[in-house]
Amino acid sequence: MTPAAQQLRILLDGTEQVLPHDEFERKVTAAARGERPPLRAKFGVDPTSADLHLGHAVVLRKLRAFQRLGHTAVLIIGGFTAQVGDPSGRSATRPRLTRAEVDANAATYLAQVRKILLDDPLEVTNNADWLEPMGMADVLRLTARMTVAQMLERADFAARYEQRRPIAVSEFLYPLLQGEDSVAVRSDVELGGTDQTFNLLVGRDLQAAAGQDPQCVLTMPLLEGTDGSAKMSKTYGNAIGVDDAPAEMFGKVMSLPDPLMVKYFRLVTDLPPEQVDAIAAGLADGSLHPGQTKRRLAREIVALYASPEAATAAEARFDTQFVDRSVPDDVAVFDLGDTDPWFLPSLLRASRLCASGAEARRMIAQRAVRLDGKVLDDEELALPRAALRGRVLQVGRRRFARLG
RNA sequence: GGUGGGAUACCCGAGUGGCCAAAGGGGGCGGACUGUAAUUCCGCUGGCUCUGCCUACGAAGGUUCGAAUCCUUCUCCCACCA
Repeated sequence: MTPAAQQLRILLDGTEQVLPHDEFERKVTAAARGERPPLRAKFGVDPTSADLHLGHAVVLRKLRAFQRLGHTAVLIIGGFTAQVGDPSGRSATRPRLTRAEVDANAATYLAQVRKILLDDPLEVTNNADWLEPMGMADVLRLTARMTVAQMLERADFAARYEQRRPIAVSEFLYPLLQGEDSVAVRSDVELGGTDQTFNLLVGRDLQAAAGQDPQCVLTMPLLEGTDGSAKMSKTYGNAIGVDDAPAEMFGKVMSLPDPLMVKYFRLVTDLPPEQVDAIAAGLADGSLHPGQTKRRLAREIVALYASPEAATAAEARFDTQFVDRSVPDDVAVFDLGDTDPWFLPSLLRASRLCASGAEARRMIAQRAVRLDGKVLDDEELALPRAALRGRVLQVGRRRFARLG
């Protein structure tokens, strides 16, 4: 096994907090020396939406680091907890999902997780397996372990209580359920984002109460989304999905605010820490061009989740579409059918370049509609089919249809 | 159990009889600019067979020439006191 010092360097890199630090070092050292079995590193995800994004990837990649060193990744799909709703970082009660929605999400989730985690050593479990059968007596035993005052110390609850916003009692249950998961899988360390700190620590208490050696807690920084401020989340619409099409992924990375570049290099690419430091320095002293550097970031990320070839292609496509402002070559074809002539707003709607005729009219008025690059700004325009066939209709810079 | 507050467009939120498809902000979209799907600036932001019509202010009914605004009933939500 890899020596303890080297393991610690790898495992601690990029982390926000490790609690308790010395305890973690002891566990890793003992495992490295073969004095105890490899660590069981737990990570739980609630399948609240079907797609994994780069924010999840930050923690999953750390989990993979554990795997690479021979430790076991214990991935918990929150089939039950997703129905409760994690209050972490929330200013409002989360909408609860039905069992069916959760199951559907969980399936696609796992497929995406495999893009990041190694197949072995890996355990995947669903917390519905042990949480669902719990009876009222179990629930009472669990809830007795924590006081209301402790719950209200959490920043998110405190803020909501202060502002007289609703807090559902079930939300109090969430951290306890997550902690119960730790007991169920006998984890040695649990990973999560910094907003998970409270929940992660609850696991320690519950494990101790159950007579287990309590887990250590390792948190990773939260990754901001494409808007540059809010934590990446699908509900905020600022997420870069692990399964996004390469061109989409490339473009989203390019739209990141410049100051976020270094953080992304550090947390979501495979570049070694020294290289990231060099990039940070280069950007700071002006020796590295921000535009070129962001391109590199986008290439690295696309290469990681799609392939290096896809990254090259995505960059080329980006250049034709946004730098040269010309038409990409993989535009979907819209069948003109029998209609002749086509009324421009109808055509825009039928080809789904615009959501409604009214939107089409607005786009036309704003000079956003082009046919083979030539602006069409007449709302009443009727176009004979012969004049349309084979040409490319475009709305704004990102929506295209080849007319056939 | 009691008291009070509330439900408005994608979200937050103003509006208390006609000037309301409804202020303002956010988000989104578009245009200019740019290394960029960054920043900044400007504009747009219910739908349709579009100088008009339809739908919309929790639901249903009512008053009125006219209702997001008034009345009745209902549904749902929240806070506070106990």
